Amino acid sequence: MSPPLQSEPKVPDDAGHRDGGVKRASSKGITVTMRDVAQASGFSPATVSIVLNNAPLAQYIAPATKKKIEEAARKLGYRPNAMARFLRSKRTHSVGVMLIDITDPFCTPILRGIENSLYQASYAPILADAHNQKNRFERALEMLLERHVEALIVVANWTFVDIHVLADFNKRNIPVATIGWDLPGDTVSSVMVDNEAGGRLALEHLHKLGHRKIAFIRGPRMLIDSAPRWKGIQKFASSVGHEIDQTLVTQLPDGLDPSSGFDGGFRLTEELLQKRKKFTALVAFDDLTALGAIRALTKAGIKVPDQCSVAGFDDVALSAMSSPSLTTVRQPLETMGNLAVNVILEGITASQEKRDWTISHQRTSPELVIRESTRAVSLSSSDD
Amino acid sequence: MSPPLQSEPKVPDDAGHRDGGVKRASSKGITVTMRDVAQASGFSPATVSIVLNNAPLAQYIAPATKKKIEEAARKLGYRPNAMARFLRSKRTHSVGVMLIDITDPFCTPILRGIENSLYQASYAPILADAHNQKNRFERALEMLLERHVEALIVVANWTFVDIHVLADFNKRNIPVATIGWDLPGDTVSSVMVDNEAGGRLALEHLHKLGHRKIAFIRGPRMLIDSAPRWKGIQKFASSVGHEIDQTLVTQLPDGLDPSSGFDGGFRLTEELLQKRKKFTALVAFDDLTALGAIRALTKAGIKVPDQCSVAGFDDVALSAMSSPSLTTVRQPLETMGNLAVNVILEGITASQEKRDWTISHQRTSPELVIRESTRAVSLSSSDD
DNA sequence: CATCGCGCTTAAAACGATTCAATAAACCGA
DNA sequence: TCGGTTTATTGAATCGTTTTAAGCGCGATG
Repeated sequence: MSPPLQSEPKVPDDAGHRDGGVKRASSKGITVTMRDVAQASGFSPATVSIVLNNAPLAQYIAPATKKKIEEAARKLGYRPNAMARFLRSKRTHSVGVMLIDITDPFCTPILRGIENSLYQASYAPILADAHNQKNRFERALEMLLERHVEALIVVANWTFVDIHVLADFNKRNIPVATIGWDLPGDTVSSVMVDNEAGGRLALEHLHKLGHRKIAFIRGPRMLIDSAPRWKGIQKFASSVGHEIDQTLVTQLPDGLDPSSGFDGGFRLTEELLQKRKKFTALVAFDDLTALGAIRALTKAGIKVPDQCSVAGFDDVALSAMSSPSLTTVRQPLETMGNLAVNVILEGITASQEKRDWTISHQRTSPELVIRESTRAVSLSSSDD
Repeated sequence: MSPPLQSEPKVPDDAGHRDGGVKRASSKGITVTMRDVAQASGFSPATVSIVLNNAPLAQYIAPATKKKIEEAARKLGYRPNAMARFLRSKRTHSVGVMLIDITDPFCTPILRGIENSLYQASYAPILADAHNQKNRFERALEMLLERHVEALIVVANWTFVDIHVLADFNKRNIPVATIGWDLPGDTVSSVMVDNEAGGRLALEHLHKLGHRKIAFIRGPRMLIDSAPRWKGIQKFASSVGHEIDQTLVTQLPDGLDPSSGFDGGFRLTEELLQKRKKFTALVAFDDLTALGAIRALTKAGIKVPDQCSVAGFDDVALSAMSSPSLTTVRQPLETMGNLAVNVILEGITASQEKRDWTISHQRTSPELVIRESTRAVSLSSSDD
């Protein structure tokens, strides 16, 4: 069984091909397989595989052979079939990226960071969006398992999520990293900002500006970020002897919608104003909350920052573009995406070499970004 | 006894097992193959395949058999290996989603729409971000081809992109749809908003509010949206006898960065103000441009909307949250994502049945969203 | 002279599914 | 009893790779 030469693989590279509005497979010969390359170059598929992958055995292959094979591959426009390759080698070179809610502006920079790092490492991201729903989360996980992703990254910013379901991944020895979320116990790796330091930065900034009557909108109870941010605030307050006025402290309700922070910020601020509370500055849980607060203040005729300073947290894209632009505590979101990829990449190679890998908990440093929404306390209302 | 994701047959969940920071494959027997199911149920792999896929032949399979096989599959926690399946059936059930620049807030809702529709149809999105760079665009396309995506969606909002490289997809009979971009000639399907109608809506709104001295910031020349929006504006103007003051018309420079609209809007507005131009309203090319303009106006002490109304285009997420919130022409972005998926899905089934498929050009209707940044012209400055 | 090593290449067995042609059993009318 | 359907199941080929162990020709070694 050795036909002289393949009959099909003539790909006519004439470009002057006009198809007005309809497409049609030009033929089946369009798929160039490794065998074609083998035949064209006069070597066996095995050799072709070894050369093209630069496998260990390639060191024994004669340079002339390599050249011929590479040439043939190029000429035929050979493109390896990822599925076939994966089937044999068990390596899909893809990573599941699960977003709890893609709608959150928080996600976008993270996603870019993830995509970028994965791209550098020649991994492809398979995207899934849980829409904040547990069943979608689980079904998507299922899908990712079927596709044999080599790792999983969960961007779990604003969420509940019973990450118990991640157990299956551990069981299958698939590295998992979460961003913006953490689990008690060393079950999965995580990347988060140092929320406590962030909380501290926010209050420190306002305190330095001379603000003493400061209102707070704390994050929802179920959010993991809420507590440490508040803790950072409290610690700083007591360190400088600042007494937090509890009547100026409010808290966002638990809500699934990421943009609920905006509404919450708006409503809580309105309530404070209605109660005739006096404050010269407000620390919001995150940027959207801050924007909501600003909206309420503006609506009440209070100018930001002239009469009241507002600080946010996160530094999402809109913060720089709102008027006034928002002073905020920046999370290095894109970097966090990169970090998560590093973590799972390390996990993948470890798992490849049948080593154990360590669960790591990265904490990135927040950074104060001073913009227009805060300024030194005005004389008229500085002290009571 | 029915955990969310069916658990392993007999992994003892001994709780006394503390893995302080390390994971380990519990064994190799973890992969349940179809043969395992066959063996467990007492039938052949062929039958198992037929039953589990509900293939045509399944109509001949005895109900009892089906039940046994399904039971066995469930009990073993069988999960089909997507790669193996794809290798044989030639169907990857994945779609390439190429973003020219994920950073653009324009992308997010589209992405959600795409993901959602794909999810419904049991397709997985493989994500790629071109970072506005041609070489990345091409390399990513290459990657998608290797992975044998069944279709491609390109979200090409703010871009140049020589979509010539899409030719390979056509050659391989892979349906392609673009969102926010269109190519001359019927080479690829596209989904876009009706920009002309949108332009009309914007001006009509301001005109109705009594504005007559209106400034315009047109979109960059190379952007496909720019011309039709402007055309819509012009058409409406002439239809009501409104004379556009050319000295109030500016244009954004060609820039790659999606957020360059903000800077551009800011700068151009500042220039207008420096030239002491009088206008009571401003129509910006898009929302970011509008926010930039508002920033400039605010900085110059001009209140929006009291002294100057501003209208945007797109209705990206921040528009509702800025202060003042932005009156804008809404693009149904999420819907556009859905539409694109419909288009390529139709293409896929056609290609499956070896039929030709038609290249379609969907045009969605824009919608005026009236918020706080526009209001009736004030008496003081209505007429010159 | 047999044996070995060396340098280069390949045959053939996986990988885990799908699919088609083939078979076996059961039923049915003549 | 026999051919002919219909029902129910399966053997074996196949998809396009990777990988392991082996093959081959040949000069060197013992």
